Amino acid sequence: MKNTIQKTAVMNALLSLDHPTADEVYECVHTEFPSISKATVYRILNRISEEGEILHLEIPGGADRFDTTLCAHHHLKCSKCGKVCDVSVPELDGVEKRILNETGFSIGGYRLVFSGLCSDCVFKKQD
Amino acid sequence: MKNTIQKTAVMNALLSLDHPTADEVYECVHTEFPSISKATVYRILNRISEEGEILHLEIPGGADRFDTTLCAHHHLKCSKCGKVCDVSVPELDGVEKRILNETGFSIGGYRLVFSGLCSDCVFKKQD
DNA sequence: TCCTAAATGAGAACTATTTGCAATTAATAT
DNA sequence: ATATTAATTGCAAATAGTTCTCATTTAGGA
Repeated sequence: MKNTIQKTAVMNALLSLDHPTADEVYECVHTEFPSISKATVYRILNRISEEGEILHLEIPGGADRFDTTLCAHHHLKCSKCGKVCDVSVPELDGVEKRILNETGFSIGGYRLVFSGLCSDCVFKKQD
Repeated sequence: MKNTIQKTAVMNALLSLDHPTADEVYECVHTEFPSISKATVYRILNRISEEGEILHLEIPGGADRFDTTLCAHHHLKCSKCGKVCDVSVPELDGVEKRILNETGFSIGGYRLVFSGLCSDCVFKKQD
């Protein structure tokens, strides 16, 4: 993979943002590097997530997000403020094996997203 | 909610299909009821899933699907043939409480999708 | 320095879904 | 049975997110 200015800029943006969408990455990079194309941002995000440098999260009801934390974890999405946080779920350790035995389905990975209210929004829970 | 011909047709299609996408429902209804509009299919699916009559599943990397099975369960998606199956994951019972205690995040629901190869595709695993 | 495959920019294309609006219709009140 | 009215529909256009096409540029090796 070639080491372009664009790729470096995207990497830096990823490190400065928290679970950004592709568009948020684009906006961030775009302020310092106005000539970058949105297609390039998408291409770089796809390339580096395929290579395992970042995680590509598909959050229900919204744009995909990207995560620089690589160790196994899952996500909490606040349905009020939209914030996404990491959470680990050790309860699921070994669930792949159990399901393989019971159903014959060979699991490569899984995606778990909790939705609800974050601790900030629980308090001010007006509608 | 009014009881229209279109709603009945969508309901019947849902019962005859397995985890269909909105488009699959549309195709199915459309053969017997050519004048139905795709917007109507989407509207009916949204309405009845909001009322809890069916589940609205957001499967990573593809169109949303709808499920007439209402009891708590999760999904296996075969990344080769695209088939979606139900699976129950009792390991997660009570996880909401644990996360509330540890993080203050009040969980309303969660979505768990496993991806991998179904038992059929595991055998014929050419690339 | 030259070469070539990889990467880029711009915008069109695409997929899935939602929306605006005028016309239709089911359910209710008369 | 009929009028009323709010819900529903069909259509087409709009939107959101993402991918693709293709001509041009560029990084990194020979």
